[in-house]
Amino acid sequence: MLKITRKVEYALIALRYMQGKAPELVSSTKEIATQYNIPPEILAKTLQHLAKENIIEPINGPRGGYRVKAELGNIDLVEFFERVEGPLGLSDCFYDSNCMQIDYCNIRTPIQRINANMINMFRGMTVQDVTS
Amino acid sequence: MLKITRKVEYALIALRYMQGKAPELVSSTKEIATQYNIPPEILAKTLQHLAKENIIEPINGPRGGYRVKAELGNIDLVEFFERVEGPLGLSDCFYDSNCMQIDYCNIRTPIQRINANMINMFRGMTVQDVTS
DNA sequence: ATTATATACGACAATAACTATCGGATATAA
DNA sequence: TTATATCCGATAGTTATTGTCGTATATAAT
Repeated sequence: MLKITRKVEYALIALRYMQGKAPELVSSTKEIATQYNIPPEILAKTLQHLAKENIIEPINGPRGGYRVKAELGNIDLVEFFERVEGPLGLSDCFYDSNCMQIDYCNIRTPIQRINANMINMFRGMTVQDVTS
Repeated sequence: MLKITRKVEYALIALRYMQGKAPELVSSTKEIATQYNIPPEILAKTLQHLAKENIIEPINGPRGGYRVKAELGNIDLVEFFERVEGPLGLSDCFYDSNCMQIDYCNIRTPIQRINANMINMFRGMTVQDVTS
């Protein structure tokens, strides 16, 4: 439990890799996948997702690839996680309320406190902190 | 991602329920399961696990059940999560190193930083904070 | 223009993690 | 002796995650 997903990991690995190059240079899916032993198709989807989110910029065609587009120091980890994986929460009951326990649940409020602490903690770090 | 498991939720719900009673009174699995709409067999296992961990005390036989045994204010959430669900970490690579990426991974160190922050945050709260 | 190489993207399959169920054993109060 | 409770391993179902496949589109290079 409390794990981040591979998708998020792959996204961070790719971003860090791209940041290690001069800003105008592009990195292709295959290049990154080979370098880090990541299944190319999955990484491809992840990068397409990041592109749709305007975090990286796609360059089509041969010699194409992606470049970092967004200012990574302006994206905190909560925002990043949510843009990559959707809403964040220790428990689903915060954004999806069809839980059998919801009417009786006696820990909803305390869990919310923990959740707030966690969110707070991730708000204190940016993508840049991870990729540099 | 970053979810806690039902087992942890059920454990916390049960502990909070027990703490709502006078300390000498016992609570049975069925009683708690009915109250909170939890599958009895799962809750049973969860409580057996807590008993093995000496967090609650089992009372056998009819009119039996469980009582809180440990001082919940002395158990921080990292310890609790680990005693209920095993080792904690954003990524498995911290305690299980057979990851394809491990030799090339460029985000291991930064993820470790995030992880440390998370652990730190959970160390700052006890089970008591959740169950009272 | 054609070709080779890259991204774009939906549908599907496999795997793993989590959640739940079942069956039968032991303990003990009434 | 009986009823009610914990104990516990084995197994099944479900969901979320992870990975694969096939095809379409864009574009640089020849």
